[in-house]
Amino acid sequence: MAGNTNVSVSVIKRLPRYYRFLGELKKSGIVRISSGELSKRMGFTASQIRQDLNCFGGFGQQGYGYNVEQLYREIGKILGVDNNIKAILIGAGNLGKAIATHMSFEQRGFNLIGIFDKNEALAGQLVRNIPIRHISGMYNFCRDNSPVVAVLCIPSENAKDIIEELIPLGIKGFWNFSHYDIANNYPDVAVENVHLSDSLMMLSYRINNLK
Amino acid sequence: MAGNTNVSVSVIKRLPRYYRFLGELKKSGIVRISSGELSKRMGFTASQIRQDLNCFGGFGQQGYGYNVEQLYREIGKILGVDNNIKAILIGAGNLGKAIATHMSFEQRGFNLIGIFDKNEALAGQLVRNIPIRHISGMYNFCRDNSPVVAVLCIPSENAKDIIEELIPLGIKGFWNFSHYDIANNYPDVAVENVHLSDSLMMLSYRINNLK
DNA sequence: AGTAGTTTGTCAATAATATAACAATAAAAA
DNA sequence: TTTTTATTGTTATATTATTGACAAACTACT
Repeated sequence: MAGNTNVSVSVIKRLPRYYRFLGELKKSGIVRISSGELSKRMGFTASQIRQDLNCFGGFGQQGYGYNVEQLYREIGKILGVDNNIKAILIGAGNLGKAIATHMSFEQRGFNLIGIFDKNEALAGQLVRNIPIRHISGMYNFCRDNSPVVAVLCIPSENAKDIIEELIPLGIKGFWNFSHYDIANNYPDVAVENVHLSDSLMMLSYRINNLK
Repeated sequence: MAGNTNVSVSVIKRLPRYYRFLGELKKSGIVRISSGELSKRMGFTASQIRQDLNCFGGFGQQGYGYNVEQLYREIGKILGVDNNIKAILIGAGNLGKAIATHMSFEQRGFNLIGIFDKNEALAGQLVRNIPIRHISGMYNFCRDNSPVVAVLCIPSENAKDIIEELIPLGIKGFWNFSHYDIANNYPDVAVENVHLSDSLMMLSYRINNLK
């Protein structure tokens, strides 16, 4: 049964992983795959895989399994990898520059069109062929170019103000690397908090608690 | 009731967030806090907060609440922020360098002692005052310095080999930024996969599905 | 000291998520 | 063509996580 309403967060979190594995299968020339075989390779149960995929449509066929190419395309469509969402990045420090350079924005449905920093000294410097602009030009830039997503690589002190400046300018999504927790009480705004420090602390916890 | 056995992953994931909020409360001079007040600030239910904290010990007091300073210290201890776990970083590209420079390893219980890359041209370059070494020196370096954690900022193609070289050298934890999924079938090894691309794709999904 | 008001720790109830089971159906083999 | 085998979609069950409820216990006030 198709229809992507009310899909739980747990399912959505697994989608990129399916996409990644299917991409690899495709690359290695595998044409069809069963939920059982996928289960072995990915470490999810076959039951879960079938149930996950069925949230979006009956992509498989009894007695055959799933067509790798088709399933890859379908999940890509669900994840919107063919979109071309305009994005800006705020904060061109070490992390900001690395994210700008390192991420394959285009392959994930995004188009990075502007980079901003409060440090005037950085202005004009090119990152991924995009000039860093002083933050004071952000307002006009957004008005003129209508980006939809902002990548935040800024100190947490500045986060709240930047967010509340950007939302009225039409930003609908934040990819947040700052330590600030973006409350999800802004209507119609999507947020992905990355919180690298949290991840590092969890690793610390796990190492301390190895059997 | 104390004892940190069988604490669920869901709880552990929230610990760094508690730690972060308590740090802010401490900074702003707040001495005590109730689960109800924390609930309002963090967006978890008071019941969940009390239950989470009780996995590790009865840190609160009826009629009073929790002492901010004490709770901060306790959670820090649980997360091991006062440890000094020796870590190496493999892959000094954009992302690797940024992670090395940007992260407060010491504040999270780690001590970054070595950086490696397969690119000979980078050898000798200083990042955070640590010289980049050629990957060929990794074996001896590990034997001599016994790092416990490896931060992987390498392409997925190289991941499996590096991991299987490092485990016999005594690496007990991986902070993995590569696209490779580290299977958790290595006994006594802790893994934190970051998967930035997955996070970006989830943002894409969410933007496409805003009401 | 006694009492009223808080707030925890914990148990019970509910909700969410994952797994197992299986009939329906298609592919492959006989 | 018929039978066997494979594998899905889907319902039922089990497990895990979250929320609600409340007695016990402490604080703070009178």
